Amino acid sequence: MPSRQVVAKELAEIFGLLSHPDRIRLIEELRQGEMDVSSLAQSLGLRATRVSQHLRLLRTHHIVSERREGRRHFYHLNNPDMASWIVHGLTFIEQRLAGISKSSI
Amino acid sequence: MPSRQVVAKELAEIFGLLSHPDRIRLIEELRQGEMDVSSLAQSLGLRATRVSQHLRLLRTHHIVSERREGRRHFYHLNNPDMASWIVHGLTFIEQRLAGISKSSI
DNA sequence: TGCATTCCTGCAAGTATTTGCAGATGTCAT
DNA sequence: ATGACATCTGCAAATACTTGCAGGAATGCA
Repeated sequence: MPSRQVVAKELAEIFGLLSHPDRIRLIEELRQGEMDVSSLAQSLGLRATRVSQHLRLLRTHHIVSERREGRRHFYHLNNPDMASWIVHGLTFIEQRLAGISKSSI
Repeated sequence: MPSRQVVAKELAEIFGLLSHPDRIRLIEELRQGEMDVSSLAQSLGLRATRVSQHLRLLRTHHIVSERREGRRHFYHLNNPDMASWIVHGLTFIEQRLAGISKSSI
């Protein structure tokens, strides 16, 4: 079967994971290194439950991994290059935010 | 207000647009240049209505633009760099498809 | 003008995502 | 063992996305 479709579907799933502001900010935070749930929650101004739910999603899709230390669960990115790529995407947004207001882009 | 949140939300919207296999394949097709709806439909094996609906979404979010010539509507990417960036994302998927099967990534 | 072609839009049903809450699990200190 | 803490999971309601279909607008040709 057309593997191009398979890859597109797979990539679409990844994009789906990234299509939530909380999760984008989580990944941005984790770029700086490992963090536990409540630190992430505080840093983003969200409740721990919600952060945990997002992390569960990212975990089951192998975007992040967990390490337990006592009662804390620390998370880190599996693929820092992917995070850099995401951050690179921010440049397009900045262009759009800057550009759409004055011209049409 | 925290502009980091605004940018994250904006980026999340872009990711949302990209989180559909049909739309990823449309963008891939359009990388090669301008195409009309029925050519795109044939090339992807979809009905023109569906292609048109996806293009409407991409159009309203300024990812593509339209040019009419007779009864044909031609579409092209507004920002080819963004398309390259998307294609760059494919490399992560390929790593994942290759890697998850043998190890965990 | 009448008719086929090409594409667009609105609508409705089915499906998926998001969110908070309530309860469960595992850890640590007393 | 009891209680406080950090986090997880399952559930249900609200919300959003997807899809096909029916009908509409613009174009071109006889």
